[in-house]
Amino acid sequence: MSLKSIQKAVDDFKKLIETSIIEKGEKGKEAMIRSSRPILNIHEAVKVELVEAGINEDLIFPPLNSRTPELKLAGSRKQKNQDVCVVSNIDKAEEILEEGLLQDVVDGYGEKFTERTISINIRSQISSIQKNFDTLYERTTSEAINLHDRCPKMVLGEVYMIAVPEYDDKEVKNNEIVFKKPNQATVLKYIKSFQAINNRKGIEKNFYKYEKVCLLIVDFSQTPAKLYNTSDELKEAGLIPEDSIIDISELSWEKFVSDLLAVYKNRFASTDIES
DNA sequence: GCGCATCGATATAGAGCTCA
DNA sequence: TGAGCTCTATATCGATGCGC
Repeated sequence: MSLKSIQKAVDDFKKLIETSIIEKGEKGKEAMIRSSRPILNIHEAVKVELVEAGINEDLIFPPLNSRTPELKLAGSRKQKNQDVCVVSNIDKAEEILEEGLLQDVVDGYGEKFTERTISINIRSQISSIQKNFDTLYERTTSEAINLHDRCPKMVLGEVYMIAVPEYDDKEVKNNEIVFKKPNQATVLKYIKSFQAINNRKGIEKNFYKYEKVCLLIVDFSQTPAKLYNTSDELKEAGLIPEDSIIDISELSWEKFVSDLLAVYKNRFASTDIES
């Protein structure tokens, strides 16, 4: 599993963000984020990993190097476009949902097809990280619940990238790239929080968990951007305490796709999504 | 088939509150 | 008193829908 695609993706992400700040300050950064161009680099890196892991390229949506079409999958409470999906070769079957909030809504895929689709969420935060932790974490778990509640066997992934240190929003207003002092407690909180929703086992419960989570901890103040792969690296950089016993290996980029696919193969006893 | 309106997704930041 | 946390509002982007 190569780190190459993700390294380029975070470097391209950094470039887009910082160019927009230097040229147009806060407005420029906002416009860039709202264009989705930075985060789409991470989407593409995930797709590349899937292909390198043997997934049939034709089963990935949106297709490589495209941001559309996304799959609009229905859970128990809402339909939502999914960032990156791997579909199976079983047939779609249109259903008209009968219960609850989605009563009478047309689901173009049907429960069986949805259950067999791997869905990967991709999110990032590069400033005001601790301030917004709660909001984003609740959303993250809610999305898993929505899909697992309808399809308990569904294999879900989450890639969550945080900037450590984070960009200083005050300085962005002056078209300056400045980073805030990193906070060890915040880093630990993120690691623990995402470990707590990682590696869902079985199909009966823990709908709030993901079958696999990747927490990308990235230092954008370095060039090239520094991706942290181990707890020791975090300690050396002073981002977590030296005496911390935390282990981030289960949240690593290297394990993300392979573990996710392993769950799928086990759960459905199938290799139908490989090329 | 074109142009405008609408919608969902992209996160972030201000205000006010809590607690040490 | 100030750092951190909670709650909430919001603006703009690209894609899609709609009307003609």
